[in-house]
Amino acid sequence: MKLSTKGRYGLMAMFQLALEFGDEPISLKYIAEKQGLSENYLEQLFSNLKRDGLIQSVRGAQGGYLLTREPKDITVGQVLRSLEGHLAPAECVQHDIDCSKEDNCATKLVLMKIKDSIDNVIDSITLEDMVVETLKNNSN
Amino acid sequence: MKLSTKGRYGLMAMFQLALEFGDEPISLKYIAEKQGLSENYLEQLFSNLKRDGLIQSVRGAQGGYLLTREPKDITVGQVLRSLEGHLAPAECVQHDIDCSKEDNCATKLVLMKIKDSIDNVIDSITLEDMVVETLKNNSN
DNA sequence: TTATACCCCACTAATATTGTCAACATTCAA
DNA sequence: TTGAATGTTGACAATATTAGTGGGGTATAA
Ligand code: FES
Ligand code: FES
Repeated sequence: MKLSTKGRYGLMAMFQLALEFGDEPISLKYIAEKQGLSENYLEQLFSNLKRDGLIQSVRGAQGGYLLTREPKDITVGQVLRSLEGHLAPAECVQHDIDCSKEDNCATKLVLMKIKDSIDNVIDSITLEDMVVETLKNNSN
Repeated sequence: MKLSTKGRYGLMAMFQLALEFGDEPISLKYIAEKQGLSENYLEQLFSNLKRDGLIQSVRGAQGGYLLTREPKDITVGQVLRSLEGHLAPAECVQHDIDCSKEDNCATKLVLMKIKDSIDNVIDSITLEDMVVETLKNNSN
């Protein structure tokens, strides 16, 4: 029941983009150093995020990545789903597969409640929320 | 972000024990057939559940397993934690490790909210709830 | 005494995770 | 114009985890 590094690293990187949100593209190298992550690995994650329209890229020297919209308009859920796929605790919840032989699986009902609860949390937090809360904590 | 088969199968098996809760021990073989699971695999899961005092065993012929208390006094959370360990989306949330170099990791705040939300759901559902809900659905 | 169960441990095949690496395309700035 | 900086893509590999299988025990009811 762990979130993989894809989700965690990707979210950390997106947080950095939100923190320095503006007109200047930010290079992968900078983000990787700032957050202590592998640049090559982040590349893969950013390709997903770009495919899903959360970031845009600027090629060439002084290039880098930018959020496609304001941090307040990007949710943690959008980021995590782009990186991890749907955040369901089992296949049967995500699609409509039956993983058990049971016609009416009791476990599935529980899993669906877990999924709903996770969705509810991640869809209600935006990148801006993360930035605000972090700045608040750091100023203490 | 998937629950492993340990958690799913184990919960299905515990549900079966709850469904047939009484004085008679229920054999692994019966549960395995009923739910379409591997008997040998279930053995491993049951050893965890027993270690954590959720079930007791009766050896010998006509033996099997029994819940140690009523279904209403066993939560899904207790079952899943026995099988999967703590249900945290990352190490740093479970213990007090820092997985990032950041002093004040923004992602960690999000992960903690996810964990709290999951805990909240699984600790509020008992095996009895699962039984009641399933019987209700099946009677339709 | 024998069939039926739980008990325990070792082992493995398949899959997913977590990256690394190399070759290439595009753009900016000197 | 040229080279350095940067994104793009796809292949590859080490490691860890998952999802079991199998076998040799022990206890007990019939
Ligand atoms: S149908 Fe997926 S756990 Fe039951
Ligand atoms: S400290 Fe664990 S994700 Fe940041």
